[in-house]
Amino acid sequence: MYQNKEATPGPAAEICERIWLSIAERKLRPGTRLKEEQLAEVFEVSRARVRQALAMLESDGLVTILPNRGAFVSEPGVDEARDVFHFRRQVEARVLERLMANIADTAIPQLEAHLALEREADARGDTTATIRLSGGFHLLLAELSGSGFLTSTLRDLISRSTLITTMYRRHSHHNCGPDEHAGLIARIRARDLPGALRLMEDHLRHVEDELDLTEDVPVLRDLRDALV
Amino acid sequence: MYQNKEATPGPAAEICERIWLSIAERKLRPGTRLKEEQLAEVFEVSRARVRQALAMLESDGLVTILPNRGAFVSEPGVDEARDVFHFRRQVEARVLERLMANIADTAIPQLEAHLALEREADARGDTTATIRLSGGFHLLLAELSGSGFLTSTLRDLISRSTLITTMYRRHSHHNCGPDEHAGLIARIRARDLPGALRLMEDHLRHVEDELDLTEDVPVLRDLRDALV
DNA sequence: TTCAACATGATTGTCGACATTTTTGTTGTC
DNA sequence: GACAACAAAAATGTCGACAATCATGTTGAA
Repeated sequence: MYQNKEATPGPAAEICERIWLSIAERKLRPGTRLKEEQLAEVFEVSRARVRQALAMLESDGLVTILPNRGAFVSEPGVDEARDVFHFRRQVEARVLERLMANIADTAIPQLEAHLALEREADARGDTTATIRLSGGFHLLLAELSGSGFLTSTLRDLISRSTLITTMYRRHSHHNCGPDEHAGLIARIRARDLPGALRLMEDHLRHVEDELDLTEDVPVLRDLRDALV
Repeated sequence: MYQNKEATPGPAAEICERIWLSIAERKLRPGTRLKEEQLAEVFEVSRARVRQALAMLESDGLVTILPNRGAFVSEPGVDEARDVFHFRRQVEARVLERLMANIADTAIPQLEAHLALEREADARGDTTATIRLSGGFHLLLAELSGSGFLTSTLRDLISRSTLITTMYRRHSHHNCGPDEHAGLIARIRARDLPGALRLMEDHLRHVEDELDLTEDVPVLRDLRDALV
């Protein structure tokens, strides 16, 4: 998912992308078993490549691999959910600080171009593109900050956020729409770091507040482990 | 490295461990090329397993893989170094909060047992064991906090910290000795969260302050990219 | 009827061989 | 002598087949 410039140029990233989108669109529910051969057949690739993709998804926290058992869509608990959002706020704040401190001339036009894509996808009701572009906006901010570490860290957190939102959302996904992103761009253009930080904080808290993090959803795999 | 209970039970983790230790001991310097066949020969394993290990190390940020070019020991810049320490402080703080909020009866004895191992390794001058156990203490705290997410995140950050320390340290490694860990255990036993947080903060800042983060070290790979 | 041991099927894990790409060394020409 | 094109070598990337492991269904005896 969200492959950046240098890393994962391979075609395995495409498998990741499609699996991730299926998760984001709730076509693949948490706990679902992902059989390698089956995926290889669906995507018309070798099993080795599926394996490779699953390993990537595991490091992103999207799937859980049990040795000799198989891969499953992860089922993060509420504690993990809170931790993820907690650190996402921290990372995104750091991103804004770095971005403001050393902003490139091309940053604003790039952000606006991305925003235009978001609005277009939103207008034509393309939820798949909307989901991807929505996360992509935050990731673009990280890339523009110039820190590869922040970028890869945030990519991980965004993936996890999407899965968590899928599991615990109360109403509609909402998924941070273009309007709030437009506000962020305005603050960045105005070199208003405190304002941007506040907006980002509100933005992310808003997403978290839409979730029902009062109790864990039943975890299938734990049943198994419980009766050992 | 630092393999926790469930994840990476495979023998590939052993390759990671040995490569990581070689990096930590400065036997493998940043920028060093890691040829797959060569590693396979040294460790007497198949090349596929080496490949697997290198992929893990890449996700930990310890090696950088350039497609069709090979794997190299990573060379984090000063900005990345600061980001890593910044988030390590955040994560370790969160770990302490979770640990204090929901502490198990066996936590203190486990920590003390680990501390004993650290002191023993330190006493007999076993730097290899000292390095591993030193990071292991922090990782044990994360495991005791009960959060798999914090644990995996911190493992990543500790690996990166070690590499960064290797690159930018001014004097001796220091590498957070057992004494400071003993202080942390005392605060935890006393249920003194603010005190523990302060100690951890000082502890980590102390490590960072020992580094010379004023300028990037010359990056070999950039020379190549520069003359494109 | 129940439980345990076993046999079968399905699925994951591993390895070696081959294809592709990059790098290095050479040759030939200007 | 320098440079470009080409050829050879080395390294990485990919794939298919086999081995090991786990889940399931069956059979047998208590």
